Order: sequence, then structure tokens, then C-alpha cells
Amino acid sequence: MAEHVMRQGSVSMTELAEIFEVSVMTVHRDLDLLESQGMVRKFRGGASAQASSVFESNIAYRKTAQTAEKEAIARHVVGLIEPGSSVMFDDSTTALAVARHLVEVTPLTVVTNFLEAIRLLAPVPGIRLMALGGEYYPTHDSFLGVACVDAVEAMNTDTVVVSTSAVSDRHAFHQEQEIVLVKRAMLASGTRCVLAVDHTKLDRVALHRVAPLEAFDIIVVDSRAPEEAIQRLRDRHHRVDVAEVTEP
Amino acid sequence: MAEHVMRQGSVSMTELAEIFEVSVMTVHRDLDLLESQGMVRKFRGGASAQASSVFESNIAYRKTAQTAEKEAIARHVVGLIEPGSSVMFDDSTTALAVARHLVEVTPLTVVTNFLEAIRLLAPVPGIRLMALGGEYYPTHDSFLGVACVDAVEAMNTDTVVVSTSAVSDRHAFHQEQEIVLVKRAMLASGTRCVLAVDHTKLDRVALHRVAPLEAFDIIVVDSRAPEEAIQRLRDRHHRVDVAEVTEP
DNA sequence: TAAATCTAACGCTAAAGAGTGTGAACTTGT
DNA sequence: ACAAGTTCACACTCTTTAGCGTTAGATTTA
Repeated sequence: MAEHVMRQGSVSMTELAEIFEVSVMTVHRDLDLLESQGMVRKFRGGASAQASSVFESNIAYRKTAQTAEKEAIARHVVGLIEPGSSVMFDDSTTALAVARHLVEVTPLTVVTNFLEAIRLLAPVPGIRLMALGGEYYPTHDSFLGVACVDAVEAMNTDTVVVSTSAVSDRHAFHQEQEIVLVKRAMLASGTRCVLAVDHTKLDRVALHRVAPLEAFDIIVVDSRAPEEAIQRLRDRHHRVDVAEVTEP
Repeated sequence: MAEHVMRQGSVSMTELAEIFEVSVMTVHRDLDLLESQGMVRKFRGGASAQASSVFESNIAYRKTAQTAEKEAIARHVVGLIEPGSSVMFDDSTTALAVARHLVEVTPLTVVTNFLEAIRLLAPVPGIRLMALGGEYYPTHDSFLGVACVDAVEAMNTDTVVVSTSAVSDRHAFHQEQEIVLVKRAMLASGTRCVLAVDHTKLDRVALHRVAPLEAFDIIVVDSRAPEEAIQRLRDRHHRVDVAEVTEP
């Protein structure tokens, strides 16, 4: 339903009800949900699409996008992690995919500011979990702000895994200030830094520069990334690992 | 079933199966659960009660104990909190009861290291949630350690609500080192400190002193506390509030 | 004021989940 | 080696919960 609103730009309630063969009440409920997630805007009689820049940084959307690619990347990244070492990762959905696979390389010390990952890893035996505190941001389901940056700076981990929303030939980018600050702090406190991005992020830019690509020791992309984009990164002396996507 | 093991001290599997009219398999499963919660110890053929000092600091047990009293205390404590102010609380079940009522005094800034409270308050609108990071302790379901103490020390809140496992005429006590350090840090960073304890904690001691009672501005106990105990505290110039227990 | 739209409350249905028992395979102790 | 004890995998039941529609009442718009 969200996709339909996106395509049309603006749709009326009754129209949506007919298309999906459900009652108007259901349309209301679903749109309320989508609105609370920041995906669409409701007005009397219908709903319209949200500006793309807004919802791209939205969890509900990010979770459903490029799942196969993220899964592939996650499997590869986990292969880079040695049992017994320490890992820090940010509040990206790619990192969450990595978290789901961390059980395979226990024992492990895991550090994150991502509440969903904390929920996921808290009950897992063999994982020593360190949470990064800070102010809770519902849109990201994570802890950010000064407190978080301070907490990151007080730590040092063997591997840091971060993902950003855009990557050019020279820099990694992200659209939000608070997140940029946390990611930067993470990069500074990791012995080895991994940038994990799916192919849709390549050759794009966003508002804030997070760091030059030199800050990362390994860049992991999925196999759907265009050859030339990968080659351009390699030409700049970066190590680029390609994770094979299996699912459709 | 836990109670029966406690009373008997030690019971056999088959015996338990007969008493509760369930299969031996179910007894196994339930005891595994209780054991993972630290309530009992399993051995070949049966199970025995855990040393009381161990399971008293155990969440699963604490959650079921004195719920009516905690509920009363929580209602009273929430009445002490002004909308718009900031509150910090620890990983005690009493504090959790307080957290459930915090919705009533929004808007509010809430600070805690208790994961269950974070889960509870994260989706609540009107509450600005700050998490205290640190190492995750499954037995308490909270974040402790150096990182947590540091995070606490970097903050300052209007009200701090703390509960301890034992309170004498002069001091508050707790049996665990890491928790003591966090509670102390909390006391130091609150403008006004509230000690919330049910009547079973009075006139008792535990291994570590948390702080002298002078460190607290208000002590809240439930109405099942003996008069003379309350009076003794008041004689020492402490403000003691009594919360009326309603339920049986 | 009338029509359209929205919200709240209740009941229904289908799917998910927790809890339990059975029988087979495996461990442990005597 | 045997028996008692334990674990595993599967199937079954019961409870819980999520999602939808209907109706009725409130709100908004023309």
C-alpha cells in the first residue's frame, strides 16, 4: 500500500479501499501506521507521499529494502570477525543483519547503540554485550547525542562495522548530523573499520560527509554493484570485498 | 512449583511429577527454566533449593515479590515528580513499577540503565528517554560497570529514584559491588534523591553499604511497615513518606 | 444543516505462540 | 550391560493476539 501511495503521489481513501478490496476503516488504520512511521502524510480524504529525503532515513522503510543484499553482506562481514574479538556497530539495518549472524562467531564482545540489536543479542549466551547510552531517537530506534559519542570515545574495539546512506568515490555520506557524529567517533575507536553498503548506496551523495574512504580498511558491497563502480574504488587503493547475493 | 522446592529443600523429579499431575518431561522443562533464572539447582534425579542469598538478588524472584507494596510505593513516588522535570532510576523492580506510571506525568526526561524500563518507555510519546550504557548483566537485565558509572556522572537530573535490598537505621545496603557503584553515582548526580523500599527491606543489612540515609531527601515505604521502624527513621530527622497499600 | 469524513468500540476470524505429552535416541551411574 | 535419567523432535491442544469489518457517534466541510 505504501508503494502505491508513493507512485501516485497522492491518493484518496475510497480509492485505496477499492484497489486493495478492503474497508475504508482498514485504510485509515494502515495509513495512521504509515504516518506514524513517517512514510506518508494524511489529510482529510486521502494521503500523499512523503518527501523522499525524509523517509529514506526511516527505519520502517529501510528494513524492507534490499534485504537479500544486506543478508549477503552480513554473511561476508561476519566471516571477517574472529571469535573472541570485540565488535562495534552502528544503528544501520545492515549492521542489524550482521548482528543476526554474530551467534556463529561466539565468544564475542559486542558494542552498539542500536536498541533492536541490543534486544536481539541480550539473551544470547557467549556474547558479552556493551550498550552505548545516549538520547533515544524513535525514528532510528537507537541512542545518539553527546552521551553516545562520549561513550564511544571511551572504548576501543577490534572491528568497527558501519554503514552509510551514500558513498562516492572519495567519501562516505549521511544525511543526519547526530548520526554522523556517532559514526565518526566509532571510526576513531576501532582498530579495523569496515564499511558495509549495498549497491544502491554507491555513486551517491548526501548532506554530510562522514569520512573519507581512507578511513575504512575494508569496503564490503554486494554482487549487484556495477563492475565499474567497484573498479573505481579499487583504483583508489581501497580493499573492496564483494558479497555474493544468492536469493532473488 | 518453585515454592514447593523451596519448602522441601530437595525433591525428586518423579515426586514433583506426581504432585503437580504432569509428565516428567514438563518437570524437566520447568526446572531448566527455574535453574536458568537461578532459582533452583538441578542434579541427576531431582532439584534442590538455591541458597537464599543468591536468589534474592534474582530478577525472576524479585518481580513476583511484594507487587502490591511496590505498586503502592510507585504511585506515591510518581506523585512526587513534576511534569517537565528529569528523572533517573536504577535497575530495581520498584523502579520498574514507577516507570509504568510515568506516563501520567509527561512530558518528562527519563534516564535509566534498566533494559526492561527502556523497552517499556521507548515507544511512549512525551517521554524523552536517555539510556545509560555499560556492560549488560543478564541477571539484572541492566547495564552496569565503569561505562555506566561514567555515563551517570556526566548527567544531572532533578529527581533520582533508587531502591536497595536492605535498609538499617543509618544506611542503605546492597549485596552487589557493581550495582552499589552505579547507585552511588546516581545519588551524587541527582538534585533530589528518593529511596523507595518496601517494608521487607527495613531493619536489615547486606554486604555493601550504598550510602548513609542522609544521602536521601525522601524515604518512601509502604504502609505494611511496622510503626516503630518508621518512627525510628523519623527520629533521625529523615522525611519518611508512607504509601498506602490497597490490594490484598 | 446536510453530507462526507473520521474516530472509537465491539465482535469475529485466522494466525501465532506457549505449554504439554509421547516415543525414540542418547547419557550417566551402578 | 543394564536401568534410570535425560534430551530431542514432533504433534497436539489451548490461549493469545493481530487484523478486519460493522455500527454508532463525533467532527469537519461545504
